[in-house]
Amino acid sequence: MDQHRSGCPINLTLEILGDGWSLIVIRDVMFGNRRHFRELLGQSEEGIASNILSARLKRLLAEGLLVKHPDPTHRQKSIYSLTEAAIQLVPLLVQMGAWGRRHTPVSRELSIRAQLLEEGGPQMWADFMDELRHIHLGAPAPEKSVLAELQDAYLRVVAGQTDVGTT
Amino acid sequence: MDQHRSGCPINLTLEILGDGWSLIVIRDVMFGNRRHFRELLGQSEEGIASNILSARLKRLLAEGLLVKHPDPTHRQKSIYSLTEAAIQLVPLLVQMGAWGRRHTPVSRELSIRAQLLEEGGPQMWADFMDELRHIHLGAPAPEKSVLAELQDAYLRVVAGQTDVGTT
DNA sequence: TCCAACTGATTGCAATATGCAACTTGTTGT
DNA sequence: ACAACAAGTTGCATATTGCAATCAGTTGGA
Repeated sequence: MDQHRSGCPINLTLEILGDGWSLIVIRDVMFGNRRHFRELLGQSEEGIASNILSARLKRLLAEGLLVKHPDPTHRQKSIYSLTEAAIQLVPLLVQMGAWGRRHTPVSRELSIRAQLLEEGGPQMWADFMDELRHIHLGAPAPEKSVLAELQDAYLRVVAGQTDVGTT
Repeated sequence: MDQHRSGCPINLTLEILGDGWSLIVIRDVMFGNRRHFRELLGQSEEGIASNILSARLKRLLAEGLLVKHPDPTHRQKSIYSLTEAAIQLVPLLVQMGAWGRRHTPVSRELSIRAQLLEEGGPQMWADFMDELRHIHLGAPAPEKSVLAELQDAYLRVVAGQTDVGTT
């Protein structure tokens, strides 16, 4: 049934995530905790078109990176959640952020999270993944919130306090 | 001059590498040591088309991920080399391989390298990057060759010796 | 010299994907 | 009843991909 170009793990990952938008959607669900279509559509920096977002969500559901549940507060609303497979993209996204921070013209506000995650190392990534398992898979809540830490740092930078230390 | 969608490091990385072929080309130069157009064209598992390869090489040169030098043995031949920026993609490629190995139908032969690199950890990645700096940037040769280790393991698996240990 | 094989591409064309704006169907709160 | 909102879909212009054929310069051998 499958029409894969090859059995190489890098290639197969690329066949799923190798386009301009899939990882943007996952990033927004993961770091921005955007769970509804309209949140993903309107509040992203990059401005994805609604038909593209629709197609990507459909594909990510089919690939098993997202699941969707009805929202009890609104019959037409759906809540998109990360699966374990998507949560395991955390190290990949961290490395993408780390590379981008060194080799592309990132903005300070939008790269502070990447910096903290890079500096936090594998332990912080694991803590973050546990937190995502709590948020998206219903696992028990971890003691402290990496997401809140990241958000706090982001807000501090936006507020102009640049005393975070550069790397 | 630049028309970026946003200053987010993940987005900017995606704008450079977020397509189906760029990382395949870099993978082949990096792990397969393919340095000429024809080597990249013909010997890859996935079968890239020549116009796409041509366009990708042009883009990767422009983005500063590859450089090209004339080949003394043939006036029309060029040798493509990785830049430091491309060499720093090693951790990203390792994470892609690790994710693909867990969540896609990889083949054993083509994923043994990914397994070894994942198990080798950051020290092995650093060793590998030093070796790439030797091969592509003219840095001094490291004592042992990670590339040879990976290739040996690959050949052992192809030969049918599956005593490598699974993860 | 002539010519076949090899070099890194380019061209033409059909199929697919993207980007944008408008529209649709159904839901909710007032 | 009705305006605002939810999650998409549709139409259409443009851009990108995939595939086969082709091209011009280079090289080595007969």
